[in-house]
Amino acid sequence: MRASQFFLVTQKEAPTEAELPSHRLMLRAGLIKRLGSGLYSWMPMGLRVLRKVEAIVREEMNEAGALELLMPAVQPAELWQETGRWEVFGPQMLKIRDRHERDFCYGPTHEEVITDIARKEIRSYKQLPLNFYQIQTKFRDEIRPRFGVMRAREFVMKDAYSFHTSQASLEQTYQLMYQTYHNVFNRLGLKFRAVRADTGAIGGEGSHEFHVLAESGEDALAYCADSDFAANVELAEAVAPSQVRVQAMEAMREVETPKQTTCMAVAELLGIGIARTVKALALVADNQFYLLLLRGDHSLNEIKVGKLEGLADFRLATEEEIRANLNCPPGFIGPVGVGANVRVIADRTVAAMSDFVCGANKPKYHLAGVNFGRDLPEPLLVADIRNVVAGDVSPDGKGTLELCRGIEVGHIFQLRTKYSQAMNATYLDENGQTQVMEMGCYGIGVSRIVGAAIEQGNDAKGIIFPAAMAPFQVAIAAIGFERSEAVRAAAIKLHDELQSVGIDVLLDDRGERPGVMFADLELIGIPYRIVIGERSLKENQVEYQARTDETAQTVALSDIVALVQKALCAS
RNA sequence: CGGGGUGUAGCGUAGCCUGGUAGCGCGCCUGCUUUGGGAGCAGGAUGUCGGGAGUUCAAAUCUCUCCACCCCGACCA
Repeated sequence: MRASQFFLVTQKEAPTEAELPSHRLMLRAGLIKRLGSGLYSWMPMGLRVLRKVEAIVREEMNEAGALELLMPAVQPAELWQETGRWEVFGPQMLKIRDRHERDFCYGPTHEEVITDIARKEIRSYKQLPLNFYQIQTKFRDEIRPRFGVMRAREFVMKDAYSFHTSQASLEQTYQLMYQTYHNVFNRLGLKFRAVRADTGAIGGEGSHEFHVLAESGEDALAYCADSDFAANVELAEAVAPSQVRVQAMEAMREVETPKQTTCMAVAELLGIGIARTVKALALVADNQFYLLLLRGDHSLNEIKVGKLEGLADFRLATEEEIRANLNCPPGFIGPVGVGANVRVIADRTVAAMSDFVCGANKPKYHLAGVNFGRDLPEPLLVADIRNVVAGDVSPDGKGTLELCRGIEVGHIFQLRTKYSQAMNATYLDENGQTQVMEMGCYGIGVSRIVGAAIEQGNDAKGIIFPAAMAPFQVAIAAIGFERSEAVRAAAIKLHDELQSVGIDVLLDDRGERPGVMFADLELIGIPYRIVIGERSLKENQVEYQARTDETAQTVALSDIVALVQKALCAS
């Protein structure tokens, strides 16, 4: 491809609306163009990247025996009413009405449509298992679209759905997809991690998320460096401390804390570690008042709390409720001396603490040297209610946990019979008996991957694309293309040679000054650059530099094609 | 949806407080010069100042209203 025949438009400054590096760079490099909130056009340069990601996903899905189909983006409301999701998905769905006043939605996902296909087409156990997939534009009316294509309202997704006669068969395909996703992300050249996950709104049982690792990721992940354990922090278990509670050494006493309303401030005042303090969080669920105890440096995991009996619909207590139940303003509340109206739940770590510091339920005072069983009753319930922190013991017992951040780009679920049951998707087994199909579903955020890859790979100069998804694999910067016959001839010849061996090459024949070409090619993130100029051409040499190299190397013109081929093979 | 903020040329911005009819940088177009890290000179085009209403002799500027977008929270591939 010649730059003069292409659409290469870059910008020095990014629009103010873009904050995230990937978003800014995609706009500056001319990959995407914003149309409205969460709506982006993929410009020719960006579309090349998107298509490369799609192609790898498609190849690997085909390799795994999945069958590509294409379902309508627009779906009738009736299907969604059958599963009850017309209401559940609610405002996230773009609902539309046709000329006959019939309700439709622009599909946010396709479980209903595929299950409808399955129930109509699959009669016999002999047809199973089956795995269908599509790569398609979805629409989700996100409450707050942001980060460009990373959380767009309209986005490209690969969604696959499998059907089975047994859970064992489902698990087999699930494992295959788990492996396939590893293959996809490895081929894309991304640093990623598969983690156990919460199943969220899609529902079902077993579930893994695939995260591209990046500082700006919206999800916190916990992983064990010494084993393959990895989980979303939402789900990662904080195991109970192995050491039993040590004997009480101190007597309980009041300490004056006139302005210290946080554990940090109290610990500082008393000159002790924050790990010696306990904070109490006041919650209300079903008109019941709860006090949740966490170590001062730990944070509450709301998903874990929501799974406790009676706490499904919990919320933080209001200041009035705190005063009414504890006779004390927030900042000094604690579990000592509370009435029967207050249910105390302790985190596992807290349950193993002794001689700790907590609020005194008396304005401007905390208590030190507090011990369960002596100064206050044992908690009503001891549970895992906190987020894991770095250094915690891994739930598999094989080391300690580290934390990192990730961008969710894939999610696989064992749906079991959630949708097949609701929509009556059945088949006849070997005995002629009607059975409900087992289902799995497997998503990849194709357009999100582009943003995530840039989030993972960028520097001050711009994007650093993995070679597998770069819009072009190699660029030729021809210095003096318009004024030097020799440069022009050599550049065109090299371009044609590279192209003929199947390399995606961009020839910058715009005749721009070198600085302009270099800056553009670096911004766009093309992995390799060849510079042809009169100077080196006289020696039959060109310059060659990888996007991540500090400096260029001089290479004989006759060797350059082989060198590029070798580099691309290795990457 | 709750809280905060911003709308001036394709992008970035000044002007707004203290009304007098819009300026700068980048980009774009033309010409000449230049050519190994975002060139120089000269000339040029592009603005319903987010929309509407009001106040005023006069509104980018003041008032009201609607809209769009961005940031912080819950949701998700």
